Amino acid sequence: MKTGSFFDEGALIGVLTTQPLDRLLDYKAPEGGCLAGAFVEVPLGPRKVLGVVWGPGQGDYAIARVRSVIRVLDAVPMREEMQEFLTRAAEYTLTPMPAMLRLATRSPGLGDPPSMRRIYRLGSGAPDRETEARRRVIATLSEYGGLAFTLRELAEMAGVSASVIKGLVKQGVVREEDSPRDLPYPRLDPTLRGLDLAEDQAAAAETLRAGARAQTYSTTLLKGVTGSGKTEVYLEAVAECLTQGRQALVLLPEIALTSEFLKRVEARFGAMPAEWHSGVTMTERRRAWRMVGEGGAQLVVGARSALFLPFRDLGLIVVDEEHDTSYKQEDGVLYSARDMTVLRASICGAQVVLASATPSLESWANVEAGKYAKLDLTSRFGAAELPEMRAIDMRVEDLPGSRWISPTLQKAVGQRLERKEQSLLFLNRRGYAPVTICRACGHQIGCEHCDARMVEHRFLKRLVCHQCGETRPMPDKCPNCEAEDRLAPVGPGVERLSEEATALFPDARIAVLSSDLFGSARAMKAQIEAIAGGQADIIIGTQLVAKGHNFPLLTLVGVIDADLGLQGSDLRAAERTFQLMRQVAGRAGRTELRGQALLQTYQPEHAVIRAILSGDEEGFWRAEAAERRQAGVPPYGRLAGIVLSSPDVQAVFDIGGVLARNDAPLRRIGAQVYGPAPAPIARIRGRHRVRLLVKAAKTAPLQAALSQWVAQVKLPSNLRLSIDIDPQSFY
DNA sequence: AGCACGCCGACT
DNA sequence: GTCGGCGTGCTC
Repeated sequence: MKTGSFFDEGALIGVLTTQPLDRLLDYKAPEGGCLAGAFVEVPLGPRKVLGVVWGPGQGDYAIARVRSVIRVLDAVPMREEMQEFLTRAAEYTLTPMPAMLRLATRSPGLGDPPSMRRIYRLGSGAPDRETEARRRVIATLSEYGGLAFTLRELAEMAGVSASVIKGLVKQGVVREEDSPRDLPYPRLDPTLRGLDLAEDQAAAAETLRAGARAQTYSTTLLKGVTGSGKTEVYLEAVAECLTQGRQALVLLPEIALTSEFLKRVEARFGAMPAEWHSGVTMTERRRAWRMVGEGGAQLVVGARSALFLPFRDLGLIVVDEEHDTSYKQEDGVLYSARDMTVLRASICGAQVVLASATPSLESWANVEAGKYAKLDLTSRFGAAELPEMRAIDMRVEDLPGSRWISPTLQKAVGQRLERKEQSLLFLNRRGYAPVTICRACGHQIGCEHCDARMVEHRFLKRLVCHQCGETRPMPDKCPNCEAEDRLAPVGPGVERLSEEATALFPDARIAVLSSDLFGSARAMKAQIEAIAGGQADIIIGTQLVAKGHNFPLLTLVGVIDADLGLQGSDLRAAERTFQLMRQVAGRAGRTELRGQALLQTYQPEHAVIRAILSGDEEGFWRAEAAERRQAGVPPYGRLAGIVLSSPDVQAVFDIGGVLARNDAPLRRIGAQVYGPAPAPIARIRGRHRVRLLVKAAKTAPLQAALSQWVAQVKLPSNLRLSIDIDPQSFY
């Protein structure tokens, strides 16, 4: 492996810091010199900041004013390929380099000296006086052979106080040692036998294994319906990658899915991999970051930010549920983890596996264009079949305005209850009711800081703004006209749906799965496991349930409002609805029990609904692709969203107007600008928001043109401009 | 990002 | 006369 060049003490070096400065700063290499890529602490004004030695200094700063690096941090220097990855990701997403570096240095205690802890093991000799407590300590240590423990662990195991152990240390009977806190992860054994694979699975697995052996970049779309054994197949690619001595990374869209996945890894490889997401403790994150860099972690399972871990030799990246929208980071640095995965892999010569039952149109188009390979898994694992899918035409159902479970759906749920099978009612709306209206004056309760309506959460007895998180107690009179007892909920949320289900099925056990109802990832996991184990008859859930959880007793899925995702100006609305409905429908009947999916809709003739029902996926994708190609939008054209935000309404519209008029840099590349228009949510946290949309041909040098374009205007200090390349949501 | 510098309004 | 508002600029 290529190592960075060395800079002797006093040599001029260029350092990239995590401070938002748009260029490298010159420093002198410290005593003892340093390597290119070294993580360093440098003086900046009165402060000490984190940086990386990026290369030789520029020499454009008065040499007398150049200061010295304070110290080199105890971490493996950043590899050249990571520098290249960050640089190219920054160019693509128009993100300043310091922000990119912050993503790559998200390790607690990065600058700390090697962290040690005291451990205790058996020494030699016998104690001066043999007491019962002392005997237990010695017995415990002997029992575990040469193993060592922390003071706390040992005291607990032997059932004695810490002072007993300290007493034995004084006599040399127990030895006290320092050992590094961050230990390598247990070795994974890729030679253990995996599950038996069906014929098409085995063939797909062998193709992926060959890809891993090649040790070069490639991307494969692994497509298979829910339950077709995608995980088993890509675990074979992981096995081959580990056999080659390289590291692997599996990205999952949802933290709640990791524990189930970890169990499968343990079953396949005999040990647990490293874990990386927001729910992991600081200590464990530090260990993971360091071990990934030192090679003490072979496999990492994590969220999108794991892509910025300092892998030593990354050979495989799996993006599971690649179509999932949570792979697009929507605040701070705006990047698509799926696209950045492909970039990173192409730089370090790694294989990419994009797994999904319902691939994104982007990936589908890349397969068509010959950029990605494609593997199809058709047979369902075990005896299960795809569910029977049917629409419920809500125009002919007899249903009062304040109820959402149609008689047809009610009957189907009733049958499942009799057969002791589970039903899932899917509604992608959190809370009790999305709108609260005053029946006296017509006022709708909105958030004070955002142009969004407050959502009633009856469970919390509060109104919540889903934009900024602001909450307030449920008022008993209208804040506008002061009329009492005239506030009424309008529209359904999962909480309200659960109320209706309770009224219809008083004897059923009903569980609500909504991300806001859990205090922790642990609580959510426990609830999901309880449901999978049969401790609920009716599950009422939001988006959360579409993300790959396995409920073996589930045989009916009722989609309360299949039209929700069809409206709106979002160009991906149809695609999202299609994916979501397929995923939800795929929950039903994953095991021997044949499942049924019922979609409540007011537009049974809609092309998307028909495509879902007919199961004609190819047809849907072709129609959707034709429309996008015609409109020149992704994946056949490129978009960039520009959002201006400021507390000053006038300022955002003024600057937006100036940008729209001075579009010469965009016209030069044949791009068009639309707007400025109020962003779909025109005010968030007291900041007014205006949006411009830029549309360009697929091959146009969009980033360069955008940089020139926005550089024309001088922005007031309280106005923020953010550029979102390939926006997913249009907020 | 911080932090100093500096240029204008209201105060012991 | 000064205390302090936060706009502007600098940090190797």
